[in-house]
Amino acid sequence: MGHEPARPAVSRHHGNRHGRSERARQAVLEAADDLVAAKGFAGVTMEEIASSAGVAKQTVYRWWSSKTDVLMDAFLQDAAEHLTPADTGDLDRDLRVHLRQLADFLSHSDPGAVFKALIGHAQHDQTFAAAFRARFLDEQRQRDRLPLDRAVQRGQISADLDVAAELDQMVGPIFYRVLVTGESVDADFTDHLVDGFFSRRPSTPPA
Amino acid sequence: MGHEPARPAVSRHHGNRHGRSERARQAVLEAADDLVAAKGFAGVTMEEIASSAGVAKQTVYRWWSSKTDVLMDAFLQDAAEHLTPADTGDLDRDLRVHLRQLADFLSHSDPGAVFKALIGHAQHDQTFAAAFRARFLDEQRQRDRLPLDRAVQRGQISADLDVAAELDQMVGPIFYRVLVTGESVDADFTDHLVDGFFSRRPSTPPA
Amino acid sequence: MGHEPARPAVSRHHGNRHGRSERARQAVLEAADDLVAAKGFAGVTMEEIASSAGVAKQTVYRWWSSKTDVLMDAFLQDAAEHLTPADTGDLDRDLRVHLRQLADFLSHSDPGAVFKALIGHAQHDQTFAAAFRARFLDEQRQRDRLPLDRAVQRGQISADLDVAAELDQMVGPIFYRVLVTGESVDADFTDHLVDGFFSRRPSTPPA
Amino acid sequence: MGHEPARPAVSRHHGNRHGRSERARQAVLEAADDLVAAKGFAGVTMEEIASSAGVAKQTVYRWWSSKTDVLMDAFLQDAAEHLTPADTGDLDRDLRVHLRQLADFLSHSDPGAVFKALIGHAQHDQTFAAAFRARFLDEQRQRDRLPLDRAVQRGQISADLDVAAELDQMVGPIFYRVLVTGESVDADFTDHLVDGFFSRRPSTPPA
DNA sequence: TATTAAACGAGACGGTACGTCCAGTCTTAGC
DNA sequence: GCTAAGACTGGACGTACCGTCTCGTTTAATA
Repeated sequence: MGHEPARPAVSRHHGNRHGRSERARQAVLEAADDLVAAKGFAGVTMEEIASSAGVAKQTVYRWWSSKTDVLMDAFLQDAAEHLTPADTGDLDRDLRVHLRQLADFLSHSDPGAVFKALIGHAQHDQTFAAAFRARFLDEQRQRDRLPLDRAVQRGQISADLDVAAELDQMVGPIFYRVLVTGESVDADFTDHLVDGFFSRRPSTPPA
Repeated sequence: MGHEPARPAVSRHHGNRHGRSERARQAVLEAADDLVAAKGFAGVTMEEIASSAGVAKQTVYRWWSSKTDVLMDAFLQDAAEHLTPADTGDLDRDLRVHLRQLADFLSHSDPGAVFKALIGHAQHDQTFAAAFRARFLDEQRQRDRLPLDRAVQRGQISADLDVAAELDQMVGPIFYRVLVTGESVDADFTDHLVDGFFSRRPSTPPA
Repeated sequence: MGHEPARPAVSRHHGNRHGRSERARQAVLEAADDLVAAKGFAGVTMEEIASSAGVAKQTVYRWWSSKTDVLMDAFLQDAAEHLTPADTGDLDRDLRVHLRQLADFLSHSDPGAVFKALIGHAQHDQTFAAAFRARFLDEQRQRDRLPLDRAVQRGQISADLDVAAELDQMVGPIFYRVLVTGESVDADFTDHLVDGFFSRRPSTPPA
Repeated sequence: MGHEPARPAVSRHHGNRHGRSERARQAVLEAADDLVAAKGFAGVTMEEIASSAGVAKQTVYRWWSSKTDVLMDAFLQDAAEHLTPADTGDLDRDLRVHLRQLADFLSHSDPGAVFKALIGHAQHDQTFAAAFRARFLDEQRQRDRLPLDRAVQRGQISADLDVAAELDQMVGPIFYRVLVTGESVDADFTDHLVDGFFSRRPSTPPA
């Protein structure tokens, strides 16, 4: 990214009495982003994040407790926007667009790569897993279900639908392919998932 | 575990001209299994695997290149048996049993914990990811589709079924819950997935 | 040795911005001295130096590049004092005392043992040999010739004496016995060397 | 050297019941010589000696106990010839030639380099030092004193001469320069030593 | 205006584990 | 019985990061 490759002419910040340096915070998050994109999760170290950000190691540790903590913050800062489903009033269309967006995010974007790294780390760190769910996954799940919730509100689909279960059946296969099998996830695949959703409730034709 | 806690009376092996020591190989794999169960993935080190196995560190490195390489071997040795679907001739029943088994394996078993750790590691190591797929996931996927393949052969379900896609829609949500949301996966959930499979093809009623 | 066996009450040093820890430096040098005296050159390892000094291995490597580098520093710190010739104004006496001192240092003292080890190492490491000469031997040679230089200045002996060559004929045999033949070097032997020196210039009787 | 870089067409020796393989013995000693000349003492390993000699490591250990043991044997095999003083009946001449030969051997020859390495090792291994003296140095010292002994026998010099002490005063400075100061030792220097010897006994002019 | 305390840079520190290297031992099969 | 081959134990090597700590500087709110 652009990330102001040359530090601004603004005189360097050296701390002050009330509160942290915003400059340092941004520099750390951007360095973390850049590094994980360039060298992958395992290739990033706290020491390099600090030196790339032009910041003392202690400053990183003052505000974040670990590499994954930094990466989670960096991820949160620019991830949500990619994953908010649109609302056109047309459930079928909204679902298809959203699933394609999700698949593309996971498969091809830089923050998607960070996301996979964080999910990976969560597999061997329960504490981190809980934090990641609390700070990102729960919200993301709320966003994912928005199209279905709105369709229920509009009366387009039955109110006694188990929204969470249906959602899992649609997004689950995408995550499965990305995290487990490593196959690419194209529009045919995501559209097929939407087809499956509608075919499970024949009484409510798509529009 | 069984893992013969006391070494057998057989005299110690010190190398010979015709290949590696089977005793050392088993000891390493068992030590790795035990350690990862006891202290989790991150708590295991090559040094401790070696010393627990009563083996020199160099002997571990002679045959495996990294901790994950050892764990993959250890996992392969006792994992496949847990995940082979039965064949009763009844597709509905076979699917339900298999998915419950899969969910239980992932959620509650020791090798399931190792599996999650390995999948986690695969998220930040492309080389390992490829190796893990080649040595385990591809075969597992063959096993997963056995019930459907057999039903096709028996003429129970249409021959033009996209078996891979249907499979992803059934197992995907399970992996999603285990790896991403961390929710428990009970029989209701897996049965619901089977229901969904059949409801997508009304012309072929179960039984 | 003195080596302040109990660490001073001063609180532990953990690094600061103004360079290295003097405490760590001293502890390493003392540990090296003690270990080489206790177990000989070959029995000393960097790891044990570090742990004996209560210091991290990396701290040793930060400031010294090898075991011999540490030992050279340790040797320099307490060696020079043993080898500075006295100045009584009496050449004959000064020479005899100095050669006895040199022989005793090489044969019986702890730093003498370190010296022999370092000279030994210099035989198979040219880089170290050059460093050892630059940091110790050249200066020692200056000290060795002091008695002769002073006698020349006093007019006691001819000004056209080849001081370096005469010196080699006196100290050379001592080093030869210590390093090569391993024989003991007693006062008779060193006195005989001084006799030889004077007998080579009969016109200048020893006072 | 020739050292049969390609193994000869002669069928390889694989052991027999009639004592050790002379072929293996020679190959090991030659490999050791070549390696120490090519890479220095520290760069030689038992493993490389064995593989360079086309011999199993165990075969080396069967006949020699350590690297220095091999090198000592290799050295002994071709060293003595360089260091035997001639006998022309002329003491002055014999001494000058022998000291020059000694200086040249130590300073410039390949076996001289091995010699220095072995003397170096002797500084930190008492056991080896004793062995080296027993197997080489004592004999060499006998050879060194031959010219003086013969001159005594011929009545050229006084019979009550302390031959050993005089010898040390001549060879000592050479070893001192080679082992300690690292200076070159030219003919002027060795001749000066001989001059010193004669000037210490004016009643016995050279020739 | 001077004081003061938080945040900062720099970087040395005690540690842990890494992955490599070599020494020296042992076993087996071939000649 | 000696050999080649090579797997084995054991242990030091030197490196890389970890997370902690100290030092002296910068800064802005307080006094």
